[in-house]
Amino acid sequence: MNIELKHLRIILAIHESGSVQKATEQLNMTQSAVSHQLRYIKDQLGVDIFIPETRPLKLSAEGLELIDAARRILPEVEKLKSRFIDLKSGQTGRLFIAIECHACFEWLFPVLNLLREHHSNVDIDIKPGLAFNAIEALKNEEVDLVISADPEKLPDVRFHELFTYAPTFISAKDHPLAERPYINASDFTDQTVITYPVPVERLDLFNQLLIPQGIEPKAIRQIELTSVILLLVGANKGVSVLPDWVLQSARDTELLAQKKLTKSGITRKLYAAVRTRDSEKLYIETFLSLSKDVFSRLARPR
Amino acid sequence: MNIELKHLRIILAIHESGSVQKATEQLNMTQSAVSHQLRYIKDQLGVDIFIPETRPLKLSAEGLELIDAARRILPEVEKLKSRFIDLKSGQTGRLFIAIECHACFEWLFPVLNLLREHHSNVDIDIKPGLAFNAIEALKNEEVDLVISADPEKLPDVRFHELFTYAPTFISAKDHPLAERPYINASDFTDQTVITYPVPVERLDLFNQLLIPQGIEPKAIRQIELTSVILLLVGANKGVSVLPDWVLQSARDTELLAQKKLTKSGITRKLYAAVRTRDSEKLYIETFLSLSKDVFSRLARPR
DNA sequence: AATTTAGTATGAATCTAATTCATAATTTAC
DNA sequence: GTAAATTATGAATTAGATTCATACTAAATT
Repeated sequence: MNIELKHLRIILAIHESGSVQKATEQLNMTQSAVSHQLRYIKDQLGVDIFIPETRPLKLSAEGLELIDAARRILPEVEKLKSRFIDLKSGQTGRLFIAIECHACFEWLFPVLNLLREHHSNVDIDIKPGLAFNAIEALKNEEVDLVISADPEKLPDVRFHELFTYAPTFISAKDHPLAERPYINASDFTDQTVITYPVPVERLDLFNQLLIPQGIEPKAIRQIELTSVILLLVGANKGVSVLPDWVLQSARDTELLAQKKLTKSGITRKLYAAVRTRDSEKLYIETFLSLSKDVFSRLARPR
Repeated sequence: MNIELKHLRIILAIHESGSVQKATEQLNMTQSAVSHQLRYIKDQLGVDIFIPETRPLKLSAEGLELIDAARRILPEVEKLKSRFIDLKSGQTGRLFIAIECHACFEWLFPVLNLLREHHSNVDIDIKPGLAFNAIEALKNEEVDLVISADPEKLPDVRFHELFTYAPTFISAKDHPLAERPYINASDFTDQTVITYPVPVERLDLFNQLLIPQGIEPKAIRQIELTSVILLLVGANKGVSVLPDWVLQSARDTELLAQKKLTKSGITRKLYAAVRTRDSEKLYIETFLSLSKDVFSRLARPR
């Protein structure tokens, strides 16, 4: 026994319009096609759906049961369809985010809060713990967006540029290096460096400067919270490198000296990586523009 | 956007079996056919249901929504299908009965009570008020069974013989006619006849005897309840004609004389008329055998 | 009651969609 | 890196749905 939605739609249309003739219009079928389908349905179900030899056709008791079922089932399917229309256009959906950049929590939280206001139907979350294989997780659909500073040329992933920043050296104002116009890699050899608790190769200081030059600092101390890092640096427990906008937006930076890295300064760009087929989704676009907004406000020193 | 149950079944099978390959068996399709259908589904919905370039295929977030929907919708359809299997076989259904024979309430009630015990899933009821166009109502599916004494040769209706009975004359024991060995039509000319409140042409006495011979009784008095008819006849307020089994099963017949009609006696048969396509339904067959049982018990004098 | 009209059924031809077959392309596992 | 497993694809085939023309039937009309 095979029964398809098409058949339920036909029976329902006939019932609601009152006759096959009238139903043909709303079904966009010819009378003949409907009639052939009716026979098929009858053969499949094994019972008469309509009382034979009545004109216009009248539903049998069994036919009424089909109508009941159709009225339960078809709206579910319509709901599903409109759900997919929404999903496709980005009216609704899922936005799970992986961040390779630890400091990014600073601007990501306000962005996500704003995003939730714009798109209450989108399931928004930050997925921790897969930062160092983030692009793989993006491909696997474990996450839907990755904040990354290392764009790659990938067929299915698009990297949207968010903004440029400068990893910036900080020390206490009375620290010896605070006198320098800029800081070189070699300056770190006898320093304790305070970093976020992530693998060093994911830190700008290391992957942009120290690792290429084969230099290791005297010690590394890992601290979770940005404000605590600032505190410790201010208290001369070590030096650190943080994005310039973190420093511009942070309180309590009076005790700190800020220096560029290398003579020319190091600048990096942050990207939001999304799967190409998600690129045009509404909430992705909203995310991108909100990110730029929030960043530009953060980066403006108060 | 077109989505059919077939598609939901495919997606669900793949998800539950874990791969297209395995799903092919349970779907009875080749791998190629499934693959082509997957592409169709994807094109219709406009989003990837599976994460591309994973093997075995893994559902995307959108795919999971499809699964949810499938798990809501498909069981409904299965329910509908088994409902129709039941309807076809007569495990369940509707049995609306029209009776052309007023006295039949006497045996019909016990039959229906027994039938309800056997078939609790069948909607059983007596439909009054359309007795004189009952076969038409049967064709229109207003009712599903007609108790009738007048079988016709119809293509779509089958008359099942239930039992034979004799319309029998009754009077008070001290009534003049009580002395006769049998009663003729002409005997009614000066009698008050007590009948059920139905058109006379539907009463055995009239359609079998008086009308053919062009005879009218002195008066007709219509009474609803069989026991009241017996009472009035016993009190010599008139005479009546009732089926023999009514008299055999009734109490308080000591005051009554029973006589056959005409020298040879009149016998009639009762039939259950059902639509031919309903004939083999289980509850119809049960109805027929229960009717015969109940009748034979009623007809045996206590 | 006969005739017209509106509605439904049917068969053959046509068109569309689904499936198969053969094979390519990818991915995963070893 | 190779073999094995899995999915994708194109062309040919097959099955299914639709159309057209027309027959049939019930209901309305006269």
